[in-house]
Amino acid sequence: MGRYKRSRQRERILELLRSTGGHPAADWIYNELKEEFPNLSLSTVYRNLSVLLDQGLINKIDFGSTFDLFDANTVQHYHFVCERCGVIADLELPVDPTLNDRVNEATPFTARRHRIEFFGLCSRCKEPGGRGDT
Amino acid sequence: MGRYKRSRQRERILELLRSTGGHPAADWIYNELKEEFPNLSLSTVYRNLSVLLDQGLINKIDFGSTFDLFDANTVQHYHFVCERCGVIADLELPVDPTLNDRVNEATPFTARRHRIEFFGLCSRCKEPGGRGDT
DNA sequence: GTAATAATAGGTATCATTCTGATTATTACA
DNA sequence: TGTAATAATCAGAATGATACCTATTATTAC
Repeated sequence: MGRYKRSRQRERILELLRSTGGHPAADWIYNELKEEFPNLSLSTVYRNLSVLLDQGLINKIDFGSTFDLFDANTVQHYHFVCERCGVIADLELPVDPTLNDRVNEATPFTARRHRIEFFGLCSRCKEPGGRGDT
Repeated sequence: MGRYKRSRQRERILELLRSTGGHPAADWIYNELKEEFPNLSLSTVYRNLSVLLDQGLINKIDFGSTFDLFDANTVQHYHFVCERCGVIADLELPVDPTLNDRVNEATPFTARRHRIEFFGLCSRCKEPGGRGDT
């Protein structure tokens, strides 16, 4: 963890991530802040996201697509991915700490944390009359 | 699933994936087969990997890094990722089907499948006394 | 054996991300 | 507070994985 000087750009990126419940991509953040910082560079967004990651203030969702998504919810949680519309949602499901133990008992590995992604249909996509079959 | 003609290149890619227990990247496959097919193109490797995916003969590991890894183990299984050396291992751990049910009971989503990645230290990386504490 | 057509090689394009180099902003401390 | 040290910025170029394109080659159906 390096020593970082403050920057207004980084503070706003973090605020923005905290205020949206979602999981935006770097590009979205860039476009949102473009008005506020007319000279903002996409590099700046990427660099600050990696600083925030290093500081443990945000998390990165690096699965499923060719680009990364970012998340200011640092409480451990699982994700749900809708296979039809692609939306990614945080789950309220309590995190199961015994899963790591099961790995540690059954394998030569030492698991300290885990991540679960569920795939299926979100409530909108499975609605009757929607595109989902019943 | 489209109708595909056979090709020696694709057959060898599948054989290669089956014979290595690991999770190679497209680039590694390309280099392995370069001797056998001196004119092999990386495009051919990528195209055939996506055909094999479409046929359900292989799986793709699309988390953690900027490039995809491929896997001929099509039986559902979980993965372990060593945080020190980056190795990815298939786990023997039985897949838990009740996890999907828990999501379906507790959330508005319908989960049909899930994926778990465990992170920690592999047996080799935890050997020396300097084991990372929880 | 031949026509139809999918697969190939190899080159180029694309997209997300990282790096570069000159300039600006923030911090430490005299 | 003024100044030196250095991190952060911007703009654009570089990078690396993957997708696309076109002419040529291989496989299949008849």
